[in-house]
Amino acid sequence: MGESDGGRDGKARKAARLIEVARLANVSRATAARALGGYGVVTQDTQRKVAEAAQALDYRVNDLARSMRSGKTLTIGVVVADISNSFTLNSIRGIIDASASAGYQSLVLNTDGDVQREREAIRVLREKRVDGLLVVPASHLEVDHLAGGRGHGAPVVLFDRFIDDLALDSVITADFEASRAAINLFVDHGHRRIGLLLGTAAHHGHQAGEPPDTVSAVRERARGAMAGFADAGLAVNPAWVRYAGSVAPMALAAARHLLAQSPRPTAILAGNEEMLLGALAAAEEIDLTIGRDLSLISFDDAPWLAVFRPPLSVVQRPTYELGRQAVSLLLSKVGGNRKSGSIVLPATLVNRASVARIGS
Amino acid sequence: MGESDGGRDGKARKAARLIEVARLANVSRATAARALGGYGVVTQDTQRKVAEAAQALDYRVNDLARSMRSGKTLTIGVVVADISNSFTLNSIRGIIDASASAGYQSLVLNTDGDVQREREAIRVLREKRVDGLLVVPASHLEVDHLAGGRGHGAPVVLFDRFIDDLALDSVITADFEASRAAINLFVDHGHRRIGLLLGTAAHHGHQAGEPPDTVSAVRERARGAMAGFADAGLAVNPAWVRYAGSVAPMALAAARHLLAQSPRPTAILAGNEEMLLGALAAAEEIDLTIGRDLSLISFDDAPWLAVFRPPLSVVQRPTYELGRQAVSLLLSKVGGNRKSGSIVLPATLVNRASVARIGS
DNA sequence: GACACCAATGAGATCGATCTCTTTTCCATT
DNA sequence: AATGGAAAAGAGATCGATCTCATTGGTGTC
Repeated sequence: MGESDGGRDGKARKAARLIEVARLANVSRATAARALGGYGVVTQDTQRKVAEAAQALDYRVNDLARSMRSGKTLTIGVVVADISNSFTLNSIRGIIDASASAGYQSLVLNTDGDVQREREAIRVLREKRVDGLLVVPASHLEVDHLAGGRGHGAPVVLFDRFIDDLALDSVITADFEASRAAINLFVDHGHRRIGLLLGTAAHHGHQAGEPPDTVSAVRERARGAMAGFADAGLAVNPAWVRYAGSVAPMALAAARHLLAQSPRPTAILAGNEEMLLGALAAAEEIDLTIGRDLSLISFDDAPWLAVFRPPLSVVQRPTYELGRQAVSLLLSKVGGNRKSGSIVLPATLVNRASVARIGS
Repeated sequence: MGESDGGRDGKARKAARLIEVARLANVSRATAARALGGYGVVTQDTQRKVAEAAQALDYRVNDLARSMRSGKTLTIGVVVADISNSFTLNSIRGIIDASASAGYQSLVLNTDGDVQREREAIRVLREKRVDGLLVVPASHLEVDHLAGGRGHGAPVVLFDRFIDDLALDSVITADFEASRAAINLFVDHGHRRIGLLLGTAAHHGHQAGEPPDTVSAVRERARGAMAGFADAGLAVNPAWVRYAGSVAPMALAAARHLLAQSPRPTAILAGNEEMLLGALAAAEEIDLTIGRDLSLISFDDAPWLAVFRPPLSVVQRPTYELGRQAVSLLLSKVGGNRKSGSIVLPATLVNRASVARIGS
């Protein structure tokens, strides 16, 4: 191993800068930059000399300096409540893939649904001068931090949420329609007592009425279900509508509560994977067989739902594609596109085998 | 469309800089920096004036400039094969949480197990001058890009992988022991025909022998299983050991292959969640009941495994904690700690109800 | 041979915050 | 009143790449 030069250890030496490359190639910084950056005009010979020098010194451009000069970081910030949620996760893959292929990096921050952490996350991202922000806001009331102040004009696109009265574009799915379709399916199979198990922010505990600061996605699902009930001329039984924080123990408690009603619902629409797991666990406790004693539909597909017995019916949302479209919208704004326009993608009801037909 | 900076719209104006705050407060840049940065000495009065000016202009520090000056970005790079994998995901949560509480941001890049993308990801992160790198390397042969060249001394810690002959510390789990324990459990329940379904890089397809560039985690699981076989005096049947790419179709194909053997294995150790799903689907196809006709143990727990019927036995790995420890090790290196030392956390065998006792 | 013109390169400013090294201010003491 | 000395604040350099605006050299034409 050569490892020449004073340093005993290659790593210990400081990283080579452009000026060192220039010196070694016997040209000016400007020329070296032209040769490496592939702009302007340079002789073939100069090109070669600079390339060799860069190679020899293992030169890598300092992106900080470049960003400082250019005013662009080629980075977007992504602020989500919970990356481990399967919906968010697939979306993030879409976001990362789409932004990567547009030459952007994605900086993903997790807030656990806490507005304070969200505020902090957005502040940090703005300080890092990201070119755009994709946010899943935890609240639709505390939104002051979403509209960047003077000069902090990095465009913001909301993800899986919309907020009225806020001039921010959203990328969402048609949850109202999907939820309504799910209820319709239950009704078509003869169900009249239908429960709703809706997931909200973890700090809410579980309760009957809609929590004060419920995000749009959940509100839409509730509204869609109500529309479904209305379609069938069914009255809403408040005892069969339960909101729970999206963590295992609360989901379980809420599901137990639902199934402890008498009469008990014969079908449950679960608002997310946690609610579904809660419902399954609660049903197991009192020996209800899914697809016979209790029918289930859940929001958001996951690989295991298909191998579960019986295979579980779900509302599939185009998670990955949603991420891609969000990036595409955001980058068009980064590029200066003024005209706004939210994006709504359809959700699909996939009926596997967890909805029983019951005697009418 | 003038968008004059006269300022009907705060966002259109350029972001305030320190010099503007200084001017408004009637002090020099240096003094303003001292007041905002909370170092050096300033009069109470000056402190107040500067704070007010900053407030009025909605000043936010430019982190790029700060990083350029300080040489630190307070950012670590995380390069993983697949964020959507449940193991990786929980680890990432641990990584993000631990680094956040140490004041660091995490830049997570996905490689899909492709060495070329991994190389690219590391290059980009180094250009962004991250202070440290946490990598789940896709290969243990192509590793030249892991040891940063001269001056690119951002320390690297390997995650869930170790590579011999490379002076890089690792944070891993004791997979050898866990795998051996799983086999022992099968044997204790009377099993003699035990299959192995090991997940590898997607491009491998599925095959009998160990693929040429198998990562350490998988190799350890295979070796541990072999040790388990040896403990019981069992010979290894190559037809019962199958390697498959970690995607649904390959996992299914490999599982079908295993179950098509005659005699067929009565128990299968699945190397990850994809392999488990493949095994479940293949078993379903030929009407084998889990926990009776076929016993199963899988690596890595997931919330649904407990509500599955029967509840599935697993090797639990301390994913979140693994992420935390990795960050802690990495940051100690970032802080200049020279002495190296890999970390190995134990994995726990959790026996639920998917291992049947069969006649001896 | 003189002039124009283009190709190739260099010098220096710029991005914004920080930090060192002065310089000024102010108070206390003799 | 003069001087020492600390406290407070300012001037200017620095981090590294890029870009504008010269400047150099060379070729072609009249």
